[in-house]
Amino acid sequence: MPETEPRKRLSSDARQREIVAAVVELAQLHGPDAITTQAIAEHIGLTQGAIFRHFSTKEAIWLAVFAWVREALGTLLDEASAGPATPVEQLERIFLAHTAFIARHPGVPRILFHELQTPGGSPVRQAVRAMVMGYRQRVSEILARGKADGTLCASLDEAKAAGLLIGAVQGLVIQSALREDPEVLTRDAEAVFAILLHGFKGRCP
Amino acid sequence: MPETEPRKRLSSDARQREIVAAVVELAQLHGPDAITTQAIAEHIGLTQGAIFRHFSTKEAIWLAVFAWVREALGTLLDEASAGPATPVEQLERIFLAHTAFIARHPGVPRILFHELQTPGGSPVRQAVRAMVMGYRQRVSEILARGKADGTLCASLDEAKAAGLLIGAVQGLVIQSALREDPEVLTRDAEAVFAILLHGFKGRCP
DNA sequence: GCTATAAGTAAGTATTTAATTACTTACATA
DNA sequence: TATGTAAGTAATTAAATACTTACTTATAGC
Repeated sequence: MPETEPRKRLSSDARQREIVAAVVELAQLHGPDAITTQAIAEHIGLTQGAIFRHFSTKEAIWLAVFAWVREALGTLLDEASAGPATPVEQLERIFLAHTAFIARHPGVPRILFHELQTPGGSPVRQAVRAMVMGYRQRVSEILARGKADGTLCASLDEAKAAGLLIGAVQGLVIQSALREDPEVLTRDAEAVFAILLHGFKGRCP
Repeated sequence: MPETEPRKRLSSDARQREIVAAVVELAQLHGPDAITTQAIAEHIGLTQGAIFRHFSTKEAIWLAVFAWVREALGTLLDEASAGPATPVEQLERIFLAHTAFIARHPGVPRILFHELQTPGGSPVRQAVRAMVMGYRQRVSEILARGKADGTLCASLDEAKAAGLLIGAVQGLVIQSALREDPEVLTRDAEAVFAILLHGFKGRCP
């Protein structure tokens, strides 16, 4: 039994990261509402009460989880839009990096969307809202640069196109959920982006 | 107080429909996990125990809800694909009808996606899975007819394109959730479809 | 090595949830 | 008009949940 190992004590900082990671991992096997403090504790081999040594409330856990997602998506966007690449190249790299990230963490879109569904102004929802809107904004700006340099259609509505790109990711998420196969995301991402990109380029006067 | 009205007795059949409608209505104000039997009962003016006169279990309620959604989406597809319309016209009508339906029932994609997230083979999940896959299949067939008559690109992958179309709807759902405005769906649907359609047509040899 | 701090435990609490129970009563129909 | 069926009620139950508390003890810093 590997459970006989004496529980190691970690600093609260390290434990917090472990808890966040546990939530992300649990989210890919069980739905978000099944992520109880009890389940988290079991997953990392602690008692349920220990969780509250590191987060004063469960809402604080969710906030930490979404802060982690925000940071991960942020660096993802930074890396993809770095260097002397054309807007279209940047878009493709963002799309592929985004889908690859989700393929590695299938629980992320679940908890994200789950929180986005709940109406009202809870702090958690505000955080998710800000994150998604920030993402869309950055994609919009790249699209605008693509319009400026003539690669993309001048009459393209950046906001709607950015929303469509996010929707395309969600479409892949749905497909991979239907087939219970996370690899769908990485396998189909390129082809889907090609269809999408052609739509962005088209219908110029 | 309108609550003084003496509770009318309804046939179990009528009550079941009322319960399903209550769930759909509740889903657009509160998240799916807030739809308790207590909340349902309060919404239609019954006691909580009365719910179980008409559904033996809560899972049975969800199954009935998704049966209702499946039927609604089915007739929607039937109407949109009826008559002597071209495949592209059918696609547009389906897309617009689908988004209009969601704008009228904003809770539907929430509970749908919510259930799709939960892995495992629960009967509810099976039902949702079958519904979405059936929808995608029908869209795929229309896309295939569009390829056959030369309107759409011959090298278009129907399955991926159908998934992208579903994703486009989800993109609009996300946008409307972000702005807390169901009208986004009907307002932006046409423009988004135009971008999408051009992507379907493009890149022919 | 000693000790104070804080990580971890075990056993609680209050609340919420789906489901059940014993009882009541509206209503169709024979 | 009498009666059986089934819709509805009010109270209750068992399980689960987030959170608390009194305690134990590992461990970092002196």
